[in-house]
Amino acid sequence: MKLPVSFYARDACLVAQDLLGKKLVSDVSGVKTAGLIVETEAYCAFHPDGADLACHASKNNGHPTPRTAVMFGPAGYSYVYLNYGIHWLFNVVTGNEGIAGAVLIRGLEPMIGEDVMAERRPRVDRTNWTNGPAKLTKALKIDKNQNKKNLCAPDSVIWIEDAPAISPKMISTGPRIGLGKKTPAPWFLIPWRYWITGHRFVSK
DNA sequence: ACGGAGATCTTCT
DNA sequence: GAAGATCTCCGTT
Repeated sequence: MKLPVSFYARDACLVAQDLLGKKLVSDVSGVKTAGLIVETEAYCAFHPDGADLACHASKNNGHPTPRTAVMFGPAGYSYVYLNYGIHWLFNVVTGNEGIAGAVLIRGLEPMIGEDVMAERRPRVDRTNWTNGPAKLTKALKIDKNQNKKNLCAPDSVIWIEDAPAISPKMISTGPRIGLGKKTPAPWFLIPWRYWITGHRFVSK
């Protein structure tokens, strides 16, 4: 079953941990692909500890912009944005309305539609299909068209399936990846990256 | 195996 | 005008 809004309407860090082991499903253009979530990162503009300056929603003095507005709305929506001009990155909106936050999906283990993924990831071997935030969007065909979608809607073509929780013993945490040195401390050091320890499809 | 650079465009200064 | 939540290709070891 699709994860309900109540799953997403919590602190981004909790959602990020609980998403490990769940199944991200894409049914774009009638072709189904899916993978097990093995790596996530939390971004939260207004955390009790302060404004997370690495979160896009903290830009513009914490006020919504055309790009970030979706993060200020209800939880359970997708936030898909273009990175480095060429890569689409997929997030789910978390928290309660007005508490702008999101979780970036960084790694998947391919589960469904592997033949399709192989076509969408030419000249790439299976271990590199989905072990990175921009790799998995290519494999699942997630781009601008999937932005600002309600993942919980009955007719959504992108959603996350419930699955048994991962044992906390198997979850590792560490600083988020790729934040420029321009992002001030402590935000590039905070351990808001979560992954299944030792899993093969965690990004490099 | 590893390191460096190019790709390409939105957002913010 | 520059930087950015990255990936791939091509060079050299």
